[in-house]
Amino acid sequence: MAAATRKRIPKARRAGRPPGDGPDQRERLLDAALACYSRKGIAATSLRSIASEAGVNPALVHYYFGDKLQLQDAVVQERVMAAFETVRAPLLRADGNVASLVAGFVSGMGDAISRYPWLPALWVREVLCEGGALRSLLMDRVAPAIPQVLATRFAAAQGAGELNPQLDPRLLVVSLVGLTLFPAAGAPIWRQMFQAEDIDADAMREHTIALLDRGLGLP
Amino acid sequence: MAAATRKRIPKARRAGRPPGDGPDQRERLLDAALACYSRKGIAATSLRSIASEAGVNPALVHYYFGDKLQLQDAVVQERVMAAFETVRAPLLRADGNVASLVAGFVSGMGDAISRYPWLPALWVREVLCEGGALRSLLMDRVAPAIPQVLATRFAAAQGAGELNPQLDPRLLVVSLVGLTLFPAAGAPIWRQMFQAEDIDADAMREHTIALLDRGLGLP
Amino acid sequence: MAAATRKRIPKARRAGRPPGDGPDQRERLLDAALACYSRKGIAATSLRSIASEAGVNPALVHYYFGDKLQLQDAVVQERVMAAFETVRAPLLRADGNVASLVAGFVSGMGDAISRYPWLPALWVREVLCEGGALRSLLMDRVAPAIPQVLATRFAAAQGAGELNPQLDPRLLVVSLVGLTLFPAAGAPIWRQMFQAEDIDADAMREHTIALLDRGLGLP
Amino acid sequence: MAAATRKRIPKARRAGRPPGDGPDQRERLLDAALACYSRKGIAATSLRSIASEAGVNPALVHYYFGDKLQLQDAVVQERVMAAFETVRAPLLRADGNVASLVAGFVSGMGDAISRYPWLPALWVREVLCEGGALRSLLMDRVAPAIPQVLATRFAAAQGAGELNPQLDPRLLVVSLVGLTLFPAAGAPIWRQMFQAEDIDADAMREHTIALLDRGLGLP
DNA sequence: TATGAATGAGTCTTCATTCAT
DNA sequence: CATGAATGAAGACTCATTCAT
Repeated sequence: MAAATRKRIPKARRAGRPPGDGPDQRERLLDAALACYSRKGIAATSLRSIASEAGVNPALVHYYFGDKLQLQDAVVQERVMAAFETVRAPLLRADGNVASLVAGFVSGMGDAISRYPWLPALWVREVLCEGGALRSLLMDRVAPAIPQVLATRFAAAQGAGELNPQLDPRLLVVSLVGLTLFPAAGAPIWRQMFQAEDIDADAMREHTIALLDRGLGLP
Repeated sequence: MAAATRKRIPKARRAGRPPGDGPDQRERLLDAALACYSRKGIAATSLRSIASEAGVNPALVHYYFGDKLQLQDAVVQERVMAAFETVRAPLLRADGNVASLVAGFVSGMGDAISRYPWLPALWVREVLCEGGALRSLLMDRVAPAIPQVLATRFAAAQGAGELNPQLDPRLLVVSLVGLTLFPAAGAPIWRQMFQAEDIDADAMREHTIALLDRGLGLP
Repeated sequence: MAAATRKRIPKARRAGRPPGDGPDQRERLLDAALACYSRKGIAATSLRSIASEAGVNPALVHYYFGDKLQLQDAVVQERVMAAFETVRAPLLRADGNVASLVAGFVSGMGDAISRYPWLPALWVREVLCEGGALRSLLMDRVAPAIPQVLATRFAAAQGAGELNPQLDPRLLVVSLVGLTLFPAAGAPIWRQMFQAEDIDADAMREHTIALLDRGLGLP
Repeated sequence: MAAATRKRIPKARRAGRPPGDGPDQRERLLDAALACYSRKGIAATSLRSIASEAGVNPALVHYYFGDKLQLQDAVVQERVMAAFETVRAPLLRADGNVASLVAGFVSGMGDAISRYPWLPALWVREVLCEGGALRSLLMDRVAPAIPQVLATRFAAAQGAGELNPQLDPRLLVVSLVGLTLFPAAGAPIWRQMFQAEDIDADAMREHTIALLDRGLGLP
């Protein structure tokens, strides 16, 4: 397709970017991959589309990463894991009480989302859903570090009478994710649906904290 | 041309299913499509895989639906819309107070999920996420019927002092979806992660209602 | 495609034509085939397009003719041969002199063309051109009956001093065809090109006769 | 997915032609396309057959041209137009009188035909006949340059008494084409029909000029 | 007599991947 | 360091053909 659409100008370098920028090229490809992944899903993303997103030749993707799967692995190692670290870090600093733990999770997740806008869609599609390409990642490397730690602490707190006894401590972790990552993944659609351009990250966080704090507050 | 010369000897009919079962075949194909859609995402689902899921020849899919997009449309018309109806119906019966509205939504969604197991993953991938194939469906046909109605009622209740004033009535709709559809979409992974085969639909519903009722119940 | 586009209404007969009209159906199919053949060429004509041109089910074509090739043979036998007969008949009635022979050919061809509008395009594409599907027809069954007879008579006339000695009697046959069938095959395009809606069959015949009679008539 | 697991062992490069011969390959493909077009007609020519005519993989055709239609366009731009130029050039050089104009056309067409053997069949099938793929080419780019110019000059000459008054100047253009391109398109068949291997391009030209000069020369 | 269902082969096109330069 | 050339496999879709009814 490349050959057919743009006239082949041999030896002339495509404009816009200096030659020989070595490792930056790699970074650019990883970013392009993430953009495509979160836009269309990993399985539906072709190497061609990543290459054209990055403005390079498809063969270059093989040159740097060797393989579709190896590219995916590199994206995980060099980008996705860092994003999870952003969520995990504040949890380590939080002292034992549930309030600060939850607040740490909610704001840590908010930070991660604003720093890595591709995170919610990628997570929802590729980790949460059956058949997602990154499920094993969650189970092997994230779960022990975040959800299981949280669930354990919630269970302990509940045992100490510090948490609504009708909640399931494990499902509470799920609920927390459903109240943070999930709304972020659908942000554009909510905004459009409710004509709610005024809802920003802060408003979301406050709403979530309020809901967790007192529930609906029904009479 | 070669094919014209040697007379084709048709292969013996595949075992397992009687031929000529007419419209049932169509239904089977719709089901197979839904299974594949929710497993791999619409964009990544090939007609081949749908056909092989249904145990038929790929050409038969064209025979019944003509084309990839028309199959997708048929799935939406004849399957997905019915699922949304299951969620909407109890809302119409709910009287004005917020408690029964929320309870109606939570249990209606629970019913829909147990009746249509493909719903959560499909919704999350194809409606929620950017680039999803069914986004316009939500905006055009579901949003006016469910989320916007809910948001309006929540806002009214809040104005009447019947709802936690720190909540955003629009985000509350999002939160409700995040507390119902989202956990369902990831059910297998939660179960595996927490070794929680004991968590069933009832447990989930009770946990969710408890959280919505009083929040975390922190001291 | 059929199944996908028009809603299948089982057992209900498509409108427009009474059922069970037996042999007429066959005739209609032959006509439809000729229409498609002359419009797109035999090789590029699908049985589907013939069926839809005739307003019937593709399977019916097999029912009547068994096979793509057998349909083609039937078209030749039952339609094309008759058209050639229209050209040949006046030649048999023409007396020996060249003038009446040529006039017989020109007007016989004109009659055939106006009676069988598909003839010129079919002949040009499928007989004249390399790779045409009806070449053997011409060589086996038409050539001995028309062109070779003409060439022989022209040669005799030339020997008797009754024909321009610079002509090649065999090529003269070719020229005659080129001055009759060929213009007819392109009639629509000539008319459009020269804005010449006024050129009808009579005008064509007169022009051709005039050219053959005296040539360009240059000073 | 199966394909992903077993490592592909590339087949040894086909013999007969060195790899990486760049733009020559493109030319070869254009030639192969023309050969198939004139042999089977454009609509009935598959990319497969073009590729195998050129001894390459079908995917390479897409690599160079992107698409069936773009290949066809390239053939027209880079081959067919050049052939028409060969016919047009001598007409521009011809002085005003009809004799030299006609002689220029006849010999220019003869040159074009001998240089581009695919021209007659292609023209007859794809320009002349209804449904031909290149009709618009003739109307838009060739007609104004050749046929309409000729018709205008013939009409002027006829007005000046220099042309047989019984001829139609527009049809005369048609007759000229019918006496040159048309016989060439059927050359193989005439030769076979009349056992006339002795008829070459020169003989054809002389016959045609003689016919145009004096007609049949009947007593 | 006629047709809906079904299928294998083929066509166009895209894709991942390799290789020589 | 980078890319143009090339290819096999697979995807969407069409087609001729068969068969049971």
